[in-house]
Amino acid sequence: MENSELIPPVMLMIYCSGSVACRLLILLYLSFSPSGLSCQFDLRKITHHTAFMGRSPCCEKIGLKKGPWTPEEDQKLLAFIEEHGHGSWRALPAKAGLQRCGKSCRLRWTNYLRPDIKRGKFSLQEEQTIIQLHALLGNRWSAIATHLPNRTDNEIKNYWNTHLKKRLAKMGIDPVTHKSISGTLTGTTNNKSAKAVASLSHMAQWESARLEAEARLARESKIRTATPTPTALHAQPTNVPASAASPCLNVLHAWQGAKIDLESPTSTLTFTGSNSGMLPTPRTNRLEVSESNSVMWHQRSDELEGEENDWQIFSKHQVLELDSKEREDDFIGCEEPWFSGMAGVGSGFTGMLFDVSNEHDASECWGESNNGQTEHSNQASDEEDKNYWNGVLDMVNSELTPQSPPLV
DNA sequence: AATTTACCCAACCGCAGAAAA
DNA sequence: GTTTTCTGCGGTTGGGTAAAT
Repeated sequence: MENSELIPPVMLMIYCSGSVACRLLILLYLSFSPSGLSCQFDLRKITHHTAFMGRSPCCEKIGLKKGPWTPEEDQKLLAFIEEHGHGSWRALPAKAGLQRCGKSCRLRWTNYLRPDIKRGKFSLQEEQTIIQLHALLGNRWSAIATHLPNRTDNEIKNYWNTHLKKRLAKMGIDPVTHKSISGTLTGTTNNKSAKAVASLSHMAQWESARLEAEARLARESKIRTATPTPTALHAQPTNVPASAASPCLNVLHAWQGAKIDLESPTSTLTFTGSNSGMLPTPRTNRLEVSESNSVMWHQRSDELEGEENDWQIFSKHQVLELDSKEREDDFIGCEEPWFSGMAGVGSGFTGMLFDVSNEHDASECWGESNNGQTEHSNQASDEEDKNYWNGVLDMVNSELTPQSPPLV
């Protein structure tokens, strides 16, 4: 039964849009009215769990249309936004003459009508990026979308759920952990892999933080930007984050064998090496991977004075040398919540970073201090890691279109 | 040709966090 | 400081369509 059939429309309107005091008065009135009980029940349905706190669901307002958009509605929305900008989504439907809730309008615009949206088949590059980013970030579709210019998070999410996830599963790879379902990768995860996973987890965290900061900056930038003119709307889409211009995630450059320098509003990650350039000392926290394969966490300490003391190495010059068991334990035992969460990042990425791209063995990269037997199993594991990613890439390549030649 | 099944994707739902009142 | 509103995000649904029987 519709709410409007039980509750006087005026009262319903006041209830839906009114303050807490109004709602209390109305409920008080209803408690003494003949049909008070059923009315109260329906009002509870309207306001659901947010009866006296938070907002009421916008789409449950009476008379608003739901479901697929018609071309006429699209045209109205498009025309209005092109002329005025979207402004307040809540107020937009009335101004644009649409019988929709603001939320529905926003979704239609961001996922479909926006002029900068790229539609159609995903390229190989895009597929690879999605897989890699998903291993790093999980189901954070908006963060992933940040690095796939002109693709919406909804589209990426759909593509993952309907294509990529199934393909990985078919290959025997858990699409959640990006590890082999049979456990071969997991089961043979050796120290090196664990260490590398740990460092990559750290990288992921910084990248994640950077993405969030970028998204925040983009939002702030949008807010500062004046309502777009019709021409400006197309020239500079309002919903494209600043980072969307970057063609590839920085951490992916690492996987692709490049020297990287992740600059983050909150942190930086620097790979030092013979080819690395001299960079100004960052004023924020940073992670450094040195030529000796040590990972060092430099934490900004405001208590310290002077340029030379600007950095406090984590835990009193604690160097997280990855071939040291104790250091590894310190690293793995990191209490930061994100760390345990990211522990599922597959060791396959180690192969991506150190085997596949750099074309040399992980043991060479991380140093080797184990006995021969362990080394043998480590090599076998490394080989599996390599096979994993080769498999992923082969899989993707096997579905290539003529327009998109394989990258590997 | 008709029916069933599987798949795809646009749209909705509910929650969380930030901002505003 | 509290309440309310707005926006963004991720999970889920259901209608349309293609493929299989």
